[in-house]
Amino acid sequence: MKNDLSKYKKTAKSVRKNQIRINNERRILEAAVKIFAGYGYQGATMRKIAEEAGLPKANLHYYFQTKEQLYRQVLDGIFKDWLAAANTFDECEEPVEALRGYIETKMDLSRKRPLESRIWAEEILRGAPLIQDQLEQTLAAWLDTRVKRITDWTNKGTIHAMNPRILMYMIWAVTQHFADFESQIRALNQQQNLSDEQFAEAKTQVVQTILKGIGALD
Amino acid sequence: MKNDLSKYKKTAKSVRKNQIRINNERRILEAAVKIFAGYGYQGATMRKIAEEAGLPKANLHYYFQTKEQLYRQVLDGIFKDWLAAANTFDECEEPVEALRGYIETKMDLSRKRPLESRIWAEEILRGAPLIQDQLEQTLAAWLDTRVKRITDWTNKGTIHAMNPRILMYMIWAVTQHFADFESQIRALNQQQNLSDEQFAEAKTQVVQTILKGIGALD
DNA sequence: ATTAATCTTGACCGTTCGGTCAGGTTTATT
DNA sequence: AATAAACCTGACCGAACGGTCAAGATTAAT
Repeated sequence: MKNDLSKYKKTAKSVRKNQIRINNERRILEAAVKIFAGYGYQGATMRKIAEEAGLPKANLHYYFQTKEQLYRQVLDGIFKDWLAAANTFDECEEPVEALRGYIETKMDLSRKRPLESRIWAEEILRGAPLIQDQLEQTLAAWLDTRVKRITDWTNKGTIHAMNPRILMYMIWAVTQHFADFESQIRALNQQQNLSDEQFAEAKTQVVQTILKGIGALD
Repeated sequence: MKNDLSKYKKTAKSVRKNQIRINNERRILEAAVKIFAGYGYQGATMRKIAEEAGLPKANLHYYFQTKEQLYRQVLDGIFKDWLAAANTFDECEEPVEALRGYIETKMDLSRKRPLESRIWAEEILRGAPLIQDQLEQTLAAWLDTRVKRITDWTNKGTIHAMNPRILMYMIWAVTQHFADFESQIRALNQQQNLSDEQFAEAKTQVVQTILKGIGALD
């Protein structure tokens, strides 16, 4: 009962009343992203998240009943970003612009929000125990519509014949690699994270390689 | 003292004496691979590994003093496979054969030993706390020599100008994706793992896309 | 046959985990 | 001012964790 939100929908003032709740939930979620990304689901503890958020542990359980519920909300946020990244893909007519836009957006996401990418990766790595349904429903449908667009291009001969799904897997793999394997890349780059210039170079090369690879560029 | 192996090197019989030890260590390591891959380092427990191996938990600690030591040995085995996969790369003179061989070998490794790939991925994801030294020393040196070979090819114009390191990252990303994100791919493939035919198709397409992408093929 | 080394294992230990709860404090409503 | 709703939190709990150990069983060496 203590987390029943229905009561907030009755008055105008309740909108402001939420402010404490909204604020604390955001603080906790931000802390949770850091800790889940840094330690994994099992390695993350409610105590660590509470310390990161600057709140007592019991307070976390006031806003999120269980660790799993907190984790689920983190995953939900990531999933939405994931899908939203496809806007450029959908808006452009031609494969070069559409794919370049999508790849660049995914690369930017890896650069700006690597923690989220790592949480997603770990969830998949563990067999997607909590998001299997979303993968099979939402993501599968999402992928189907993009596959159709790519198939149109291959039929028109704008790009080479190929399996569109495998192309998408390749794009996901490469773009997310720069977030997920950041520590490996750093170890191979004189213990320095990629600079903005290095990352820009990587972005260009990834786009060029894939677009050339599918025959969209000469 | 109980795990001091030096005593085994004295007599011919000691070679056979090890048999119990060798056998049990193998059983434990195989079980450890399965459990570490399925649950992650933190999520894996000595109890689960013991059950998988069919041995009492205390017996694991007889052969491997701590969970971390057991995990380190698992990682060592994976690292050796990783480096060994580069043989074809080194043996071939021309970029098409060398890179095709390397990519195919890495794809086969993902297909045949996905568990090891996932353990590696999780370790990197967590910031490589236990293998940072190996990355900075061994893997960095390994990469340097391959970078030089690729640079030779770009200088000769056999392949387009590019950053060889980023090419290697792309190859690693794509090939390992099929192991690390297996559960996602399955969810997007009617809840079925890729069949041998589908995987062969993926292998071909990955090779073609990358080789075309760098200008090694028309 | 005896001794020594190696292997095996149930029972146990201190620590940390996710989660609970009673009771106090703050904020909103009337 | 009074009441109620929402928020806060130190102290606590049972379970599970990695790891230990003593004592017995098995195997090898003499």
